[in-house]
Amino acid sequence: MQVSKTLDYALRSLTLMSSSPVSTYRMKDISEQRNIPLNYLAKIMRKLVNKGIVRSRVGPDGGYVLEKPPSDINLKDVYEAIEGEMRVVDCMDKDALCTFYESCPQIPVWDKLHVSLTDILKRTTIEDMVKQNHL
Amino acid sequence: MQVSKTLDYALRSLTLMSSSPVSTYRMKDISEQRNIPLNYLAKIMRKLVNKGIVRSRVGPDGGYVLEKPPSDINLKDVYEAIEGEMRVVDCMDKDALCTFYESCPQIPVWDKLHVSLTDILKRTTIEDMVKQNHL
DNA sequence: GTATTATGGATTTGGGAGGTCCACAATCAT
DNA sequence: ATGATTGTGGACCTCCCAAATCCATAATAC
Repeated sequence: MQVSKTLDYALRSLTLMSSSPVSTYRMKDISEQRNIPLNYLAKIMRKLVNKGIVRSRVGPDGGYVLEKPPSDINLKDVYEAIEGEMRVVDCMDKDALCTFYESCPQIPVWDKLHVSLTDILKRTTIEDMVKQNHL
Repeated sequence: MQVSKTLDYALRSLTLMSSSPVSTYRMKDISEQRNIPLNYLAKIMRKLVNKGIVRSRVGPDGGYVLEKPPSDINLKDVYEAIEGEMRVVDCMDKDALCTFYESCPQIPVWDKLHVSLTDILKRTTIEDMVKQNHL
Protein backbone atom coordinates (compact mmCIF):
# COMPACT_ATOMS: atom_id res chain seq x y z
CA MET A 1 0.00 0.00 0.00
CA GLN A 2 2.77 2.41 -0.92
CA VAL A 3 3.38 5.11 -3.45
CA SER A 4 6.37 4.42 -5.71
CA LYS A 5 9.47 6.56 -5.81
CA THR A 6 8.83 7.02 -9.51
CA LEU A 7 5.50 8.71 -8.89
CA ASP A 8 7.18 10.88 -6.30
CA TYR A 9 9.78 11.90 -8.91
CA ALA A 10 7.06 12.72 -11.43
CA LEU A 11 5.25 14.93 -8.95
CA ARG A 12 8.46 16.65 -7.90
CA SER A 13 9.04 17.51 -11.54
CA LEU A 14 5.51 18.70 -12.19
CA THR A 15 5.34 20.88 -9.11
CA LEU A 16 8.65 22.45 -10.10
CA MET A 17 7.39 23.12 -13.61
CA SER A 18 4.16 24.57 -12.31
CA SER A 19 6.06 27.35 -10.55
CA SER A 20 6.33 28.96 -13.98
CA PRO A 21 3.90 27.04 -16.19
CA VAL A 22 4.91 28.64 -19.49
CA SER A 23 8.67 28.25 -19.19
CA THR A 24 10.71 25.43 -20.64
CA TYR A 25 12.63 23.27 -18.19
CA ARG A 26 15.67 21.30 -19.24
CA MET A 27 15.85 17.75 -17.95
CA LYS A 28 19.22 18.47 -16.43
CA ASP A 29 17.86 21.35 -14.36
CA ILE A 30 14.86 19.39 -13.14
CA SER A 31 17.19 16.57 -12.21
CA GLU A 32 19.48 18.81 -10.20
CA GLN A 33 16.89 20.96 -8.52
CA ARG A 34 14.72 18.04 -7.47
CA ASN A 35 17.37 15.47 -6.76
CA ILE A 36 16.34 12.96 -9.41
CA PRO A 37 18.85 10.73 -11.22
CA LEU A 38 19.16 12.24 -14.69
CA ASN A 39 18.82 9.12 -16.78
CA TYR A 40 15.98 7.80 -14.75
CA LEU A 41 14.18 11.10 -15.07
CA ALA A 42 14.39 10.66 -18.82
CA LYS A 43 12.20 7.59 -18.64
CA ILE A 44 9.72 9.32 -16.39
CA MET A 45 9.41 12.36 -18.61
CA ARG A 46 8.70 10.20 -21.62
CA LYS A 47 5.73 8.73 -19.81
CA LEU A 48 4.42 12.19 -19.01
CA VAL A 49 4.89 13.19 -22.64
CA ASN A 50 3.06 10.12 -23.90
CA LYS A 51 0.11 10.86 -21.62
CA GLY A 52 -0.04 14.41 -22.90
CA ILE A 53 0.81 15.99 -19.57
CA VAL A 54 3.96 17.73 -20.75
CA ARG A 55 5.33 18.63 -24.17
CA SER A 56 8.98 18.25 -25.13
CA ARG A 57 11.28 19.97 -27.56
CA VAL A 58 14.68 18.65 -28.63
CA GLY A 59 17.81 20.69 -29.26
CA PRO A 60 19.31 23.82 -27.74
CA ASP A 61 16.64 25.79 -25.89
CA GLY A 62 14.77 22.50 -25.73
CA GLY A 63 13.22 20.90 -22.67
CA TYR A 64 9.78 20.34 -21.22
CA VAL A 65 6.70 22.53 -20.82
CA LEU A 66 3.41 21.74 -19.16
CA GLU A 67 0.83 20.87 -21.76
CA LYS A 68 -2.04 22.17 -19.60
CA PRO A 69 -2.33 24.64 -16.74
CA PRO A 70 -1.53 23.06 -13.33
CA SER A 71 -5.19 23.36 -12.37
CA ASP A 72 -6.07 20.96 -15.19
CA ILE A 73 -3.60 18.25 -14.27
CA ASN A 74 -5.04 15.90 -11.68
CA LEU A 75 -3.14 13.26 -9.78
CA LYS A 76 -5.10 10.38 -11.24
CA ASP A 77 -3.75 11.26 -14.68
CA VAL A 78 -0.23 11.47 -13.33
CA TYR A 79 -0.63 8.19 -11.48
CA GLU A 80 -1.85 6.45 -14.59
CA ALA A 81 0.88 7.95 -16.73
CA ILE A 82 3.44 6.39 -14.40
CA GLU A 83 1.85 3.18 -13.12
CA GLY A 84 -0.91 2.41 -15.56
CA GLU A 85 -4.46 1.93 -14.37
CA MET A 86 -4.72 1.47 -10.63
CA ARG A 87 -5.51 -2.03 -9.44
CA VAL A 88 -5.71 -2.58 -5.70
CA VAL A 89 -5.66 -6.36 -6.06
CA ASP A 90 -4.56 -8.61 -8.87
CA CYS A 91 -7.74 -10.66 -9.09
CA MET A 92 -9.45 -7.63 -10.60
CA ASP A 93 -7.47 -8.44 -13.70
CA LYS A 94 -9.21 -10.71 -16.20
CA ASP A 95 -6.13 -12.88 -16.71
CA ALA A 96 -5.35 -13.74 -13.10
CA LEU A 97 -8.70 -15.26 -12.23
CA CYS A 98 -8.70 -16.42 -8.63
CA THR A 99 -10.29 -19.71 -7.64
CA PHE A 100 -12.65 -17.99 -5.26
CA TYR A 101 -13.62 -15.19 -7.55
CA GLU A 102 -17.25 -16.27 -7.77
CA SER A 103 -18.00 -15.69 -4.11
CA CYS A 104 -15.03 -13.72 -2.85
CA PRO A 105 -15.95 -11.71 0.26
CA GLN A 106 -12.94 -9.43 -0.16
CA ILE A 107 -13.82 -7.84 -3.47
CA PRO A 108 -16.36 -5.32 -2.14
CA VAL A 109 -13.79 -4.00 0.33
CA TRP A 110 -11.03 -3.60 -2.23
CA ASP A 111 -13.55 -1.99 -4.51
CA LYS A 112 -14.40 0.52 -1.86
CA LEU A 113 -10.73 1.32 -1.30
CA HIS A 114 -10.20 1.65 -5.01
CA VAL A 115 -13.07 4.08 -5.41
CA SER A 116 -11.96 6.15 -2.46
CA LEU A 117 -8.37 6.39 -3.64
CA THR A 118 -9.27 7.14 -7.21
CA ASP A 119 -11.67 9.79 -6.06
CA ILE A 120 -9.10 11.67 -4.01
CA LEU A 121 -6.54 11.50 -6.79
CA LYS A 122 -9.05 12.64 -9.40
CA ARG A 123 -10.09 15.63 -7.33
CA THR A 124 -6.58 16.82 -6.54
CA THR A 125 -4.65 18.86 -9.08
CA ILE A 126 -1.03 19.92 -9.26
CA GLU A 127 -2.22 23.43 -8.48
CA ASP A 128 -3.99 22.19 -5.36
CA MET A 129 -0.76 20.60 -4.22
CA VAL A 130 1.34 23.68 -4.77
CA LYS A 131 -1.20 26.09 -3.31
CA GLN A 132 -2.26 23.66 -0.57
CA ASN A 133 -5.91 23.93 -1.59
CA HIS A 134 -8.60 21.38 -0.64
CA LEU A 135 -6.16 19.61 1.63
CA MET B 1 -0.78 0.81 -4.37
CA GLN B 2 -1.53 -2.88 -4.07
CA VAL B 3 -2.63 -5.27 -1.40
CA SER B 4 -0.13 -8.06 -0.75
CA LYS B 5 -0.82 -11.71 -1.35
CA THR B 6 0.02 -12.32 2.28
CA LEU B 7 -2.80 -10.10 3.48
CA ASP B 8 -5.11 -11.90 1.07
CA TYR B 9 -4.05 -15.23 2.59
CA ALA B 10 -4.68 -13.92 6.11
CA LEU B 11 -8.16 -12.79 5.19
CA ARG B 12 -8.96 -16.05 3.43
CA SER B 13 -8.03 -17.85 6.62
CA LEU B 14 -9.99 -15.57 8.91
CA THR B 15 -13.15 -15.66 6.79
CA LEU B 16 -12.94 -19.44 6.77
CA MET B 17 -12.55 -19.57 10.52
CA SER B 18 -15.43 -17.17 11.03
CA SER B 19 -17.83 -19.64 9.42
CA SER B 20 -17.73 -21.46 12.76
CA PRO B 21 -16.06 -19.04 15.18
CA VAL B 22 -15.74 -21.46 18.10
CA SER B 23 -14.28 -24.41 16.25
CA THR B 24 -10.60 -25.22 16.02
CA TYR B 25 -9.06 -25.25 12.54
CA ARG B 26 -5.92 -27.18 11.77
CA MET B 27 -3.34 -25.38 9.67
CA LYS B 28 -3.40 -28.20 7.18
CA ASP B 29 -7.14 -27.85 6.61
CA ILE B 30 -6.99 -24.08 6.22
CA SER B 31 -4.15 -24.53 3.77
CA GLU B 32 -6.08 -27.03 1.66
CA GLN B 33 -9.46 -25.38 1.74
CA ARG B 34 -8.15 -21.93 0.95
CA ASN B 35 -5.33 -22.81 -1.40
CA ILE B 36 -2.49 -21.44 0.70
CA PRO B 37 1.02 -22.99 0.75
CA LEU B 38 1.21 -24.80 4.08
CA ASN B 39 4.59 -23.60 5.26
CA TYR B 40 3.90 -20.06 4.27
CA LEU B 41 0.60 -20.14 6.10
CA ALA B 42 2.55 -21.06 9.22
CA LYS B 43 4.34 -17.72 9.14
CA ILE B 44 1.09 -15.85 8.58
CA MET B 45 -0.72 -17.56 11.43
CA ARG B 46 2.08 -16.71 13.84
CA LYS B 47 1.57 -13.04 13.03
CA LEU B 48 -2.12 -13.33 13.72
CA VAL B 49 -1.38 -15.11 16.99
CA ASN B 50 1.10 -12.44 18.08
CA LYS B 51 -1.44 -9.72 17.41
CA GLY B 52 -4.03 -11.54 19.51
CA ILE B 53 -6.39 -12.16 16.61
CA VAL B 54 -6.32 -15.95 16.83
CA ARG B 55 -5.27 -18.39 19.55
CA SER B 56 -3.30 -21.57 18.87
CA ARG B 57 -3.02 -24.94 20.54
CA VAL B 58 -0.31 -27.51 19.82
CA GLY B 59 -0.72 -31.26 19.63
CA PRO B 60 -3.47 -33.60 18.46
CA ASP B 61 -6.79 -31.74 18.41
CA GLY B 62 -4.67 -28.61 18.17
CA GLY B 63 -5.10 -25.79 15.69
CA TYR B 64 -6.36 -22.24 15.62
CA VAL B 65 -9.45 -20.50 17.03
CA LEU B 66 -10.58 -16.93 16.66
CA GLU B 67 -9.67 -14.97 19.77
CA LYS B 68 -12.61 -12.59 19.32
CA PRO B 69 -15.97 -12.75 17.53
CA PRO B 70 -15.70 -11.86 13.81
CA SER B 71 -17.58 -8.64 14.48
CA ASP B 72 -14.72 -7.48 16.71
CA ILE B 73 -11.93 -8.10 14.23
CA ASN B 74 -11.45 -5.15 11.93
CA LEU B 75 -9.30 -5.07 8.83
CA LYS B 76 -6.95 -2.44 10.18
CA ASP B 77 -5.85 -4.86 12.89
CA VAL B 78 -5.36 -7.62 10.36
CA TYR B 79 -3.45 -5.29 8.06
CA GLU B 80 -1.15 -4.23 10.86
CA ALA B 81 -0.64 -7.79 12.04
CA ILE B 82 0.64 -8.65 8.57
CA GLU B 83 2.33 -5.52 7.26
CA GLY B 84 3.00 -3.42 10.33
CA GLU B 85 1.71 0.12 10.55
CA MET B 86 0.54 1.50 7.25
CA ARG B 87 2.79 4.07 5.62
CA VAL B 88 1.71 5.43 2.26
CA VAL B 89 5.08 7.05 1.61
CA ASP B 90 8.48 6.43 3.13
CA CYS B 91 9.20 10.02 4.09
CA MET B 92 6.62 9.70 6.86
CA ASP B 93 9.22 7.61 8.61
CA LYS B 94 11.53 9.54 10.94
CA ASP B 95 14.65 7.84 9.64
CA ALA B 96 14.23 8.44 5.93
CA LEU B 97 14.00 12.20 6.07
CA CYS B 98 13.60 13.62 2.59
CA THR B 99 15.47 16.74 1.52
CA PHE B 100 12.25 18.56 0.79
CA TYR B 101 10.42 17.53 3.90
CA GLU B 102 10.19 21.07 5.26
CA SER B 103 8.00 22.33 2.45
CA CYS B 104 6.86 19.22 0.64
CA PRO B 105 3.61 19.84 -1.23
CA GLN B 106 2.89 16.13 -1.49
CA ILE B 107 2.53 15.32 2.18
CA PRO B 108 -1.02 16.65 2.66
CA VAL B 109 -2.24 14.48 -0.21
CA TRP B 110 -0.62 11.30 1.06
CA ASP B 111 -1.94 12.13 4.47
CA LYS B 112 -5.44 12.36 3.09
CA LEU B 113 -5.06 9.01 1.34
CA HIS B 114 -3.70 7.49 4.50
CA VAL B 115 -6.62 8.71 6.59
CA SER B 116 -9.16 7.55 4.06
CA LEU B 117 -7.64 4.08 3.74
CA THR B 118 -7.20 3.61 7.45
CA ASP B 119 -10.73 4.73 8.05
CA ILE B 120 -12.26 2.19 5.69
CA LEU B 121 -10.16 -0.62 7.10
CA LYS B 122 -10.96 0.33 10.67
CA ARG B 123 -14.69 0.38 9.99
CA THR B 124 -14.79 -2.97 8.21
CA THR B 125 -14.87 -6.19 10.22
CA ILE B 126 -14.45 -9.81 9.22
CA GLU B 127 -18.15 -10.24 9.89
CA ASP B 128 -18.94 -7.38 7.51
CA MET B 129 -16.93 -9.11 4.82
CA VAL B 130 -18.60 -12.45 5.28
CA LYS B 131 -22.12 -11.04 5.57
CA GLN B 132 -21.49 -8.34 2.98
CA ASN B 133 -22.57 -5.59 5.37
CA HIS B 134 -21.72 -1.89 4.97
CA LEU B 135 -20.26 -2.60 1.55
C1' DG C 1 28.85 21.35 -39.08
C1' DT C 2 28.92 21.55 -34.23
C1' DA C 3 26.90 22.00 -29.83
C1' DT C 4 22.85 21.00 -27.27
C1' DT C 5 19.06 18.66 -26.03
C1' DA C 6 15.60 14.76 -25.75
C1' DT C 7 14.63 9.71 -27.35
C1' DG C 8 14.39 4.89 -26.85
C1' DG C 9 16.11 0.76 -26.00
C1' DA C 10 19.34 -2.58 -23.61
C1' DT C 11 21.17 -3.76 -19.44
C1' DT C 12 22.32 -4.10 -14.38
C1' DT C 13 21.38 -4.22 -9.46
C1' DG C 14 19.22 -4.69 -4.88
C1' DG C 15 15.86 -5.80 -2.00
C1' DG C 16 11.96 -7.88 -0.62
C1' DA C 17 7.60 -10.68 -1.27
C1' DG C 18 6.57 -15.20 -1.57
C1' DG C 19 7.85 -19.65 -0.72
C1' DT C 20 10.53 -23.82 1.28
C1' DC C 21 12.78 -26.72 4.83
C1' DC C 22 13.72 -28.65 9.06
C1' DA C 23 14.72 -29.47 13.89
C1' DC C 24 12.10 -28.72 17.94
C1' DA C 25 8.43 -28.22 21.54
C1' DA C 26 3.86 -28.98 23.21
C1' DT C 27 0.01 -32.01 23.79
C1' DC C 28 -2.83 -36.05 23.37
C1' DA C 29 -4.07 -41.16 23.57
C1' DT C 30 -2.86 -45.65 24.84
C1' DA D 1 6.87 -43.43 28.62
C1' DT D 2 6.21 -43.80 23.89
C1' DG D 3 4.63 -42.46 19.64
C1' DA D 4 1.54 -39.75 16.83
C1' DT D 5 -0.04 -35.22 15.90
C1' DT D 6 0.15 -30.56 15.76
C1' DG D 7 2.12 -25.69 15.95
C1' DT D 8 6.83 -22.92 16.53
C1' DG D 9 10.69 -20.44 15.03
C1' DG D 10 14.36 -19.67 12.49
C1' DA D 11 17.39 -20.25 8.40
C1' DC D 12 17.32 -20.30 3.81
C1' DC D 13 16.16 -19.92 -1.22
C1' DT D 14 14.23 -17.74 -5.54
C1' DC D 15 12.54 -14.87 -8.56
C1' DC D 16 10.65 -10.57 -9.94
C1' DC D 17 10.56 -5.75 -10.40
C1' DA D 18 11.49 -0.92 -9.04
C1' DA D 19 15.17 1.83 -9.52
C1' DA D 20 19.05 3.02 -11.76
C1' DT D 21 22.68 3.15 -15.48
C1' DC D 22 24.48 3.47 -20.16
C1' DC D 23 24.72 4.54 -24.84
C1' DA D 24 23.90 5.27 -29.61
C1' DT D 25 20.68 8.12 -32.17
C1' DA D 26 17.59 11.89 -33.67
C1' DA D 27 16.09 16.56 -33.62
C1' DT D 28 16.99 21.45 -33.47
C1' DA D 29 19.46 25.74 -32.86
C1' DC D 30 23.24 28.81 -34.06
